[in-house]
Amino acid sequence: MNYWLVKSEPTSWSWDQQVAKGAKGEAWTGVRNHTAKQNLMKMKKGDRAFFYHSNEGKEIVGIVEIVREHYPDPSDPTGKFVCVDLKADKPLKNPVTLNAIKADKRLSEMALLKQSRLSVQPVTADEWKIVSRMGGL
DNA sequence: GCCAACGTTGGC
DNA sequence: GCCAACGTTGGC
Repeated sequence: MNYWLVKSEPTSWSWDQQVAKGAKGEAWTGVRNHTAKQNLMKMKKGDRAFFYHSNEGKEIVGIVEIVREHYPDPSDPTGKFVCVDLKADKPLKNPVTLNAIKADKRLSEMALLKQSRLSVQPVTADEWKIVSRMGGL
């Protein structure tokens, strides 16, 4: 199983909206960046991803599960980009803020810090464990 | 194919 | 609101 991190501005798509979609999940569309696309294409059904609120909050608020692997993004008229379906798995008891991640030396290599603009990022198994623990899971 | 101009993202 | 990072566009 691989681990990921997806980012969204809560004003356009929030964790609460994701939760409201329930077990069926929702398409994660709108990725228009090739690096992010590569990551979407590596996602497998059953993989988990942190759900990060950028801009407002700047914290990891929950965990989502990939329920459908990549397929053409219906919101992309050129047909070049892909999306996956994600469903909310569980919320973090304590959201993990960007500041908390920066403060932990073990997390200094996270893509979130190194490539802050990348909207779909890989997370290592170690990073996953550390952040999950910080989040109270 | 290079590179300057420009737009967008996202932290501060 | 500013600015750094970085991707994209378009002229040459």
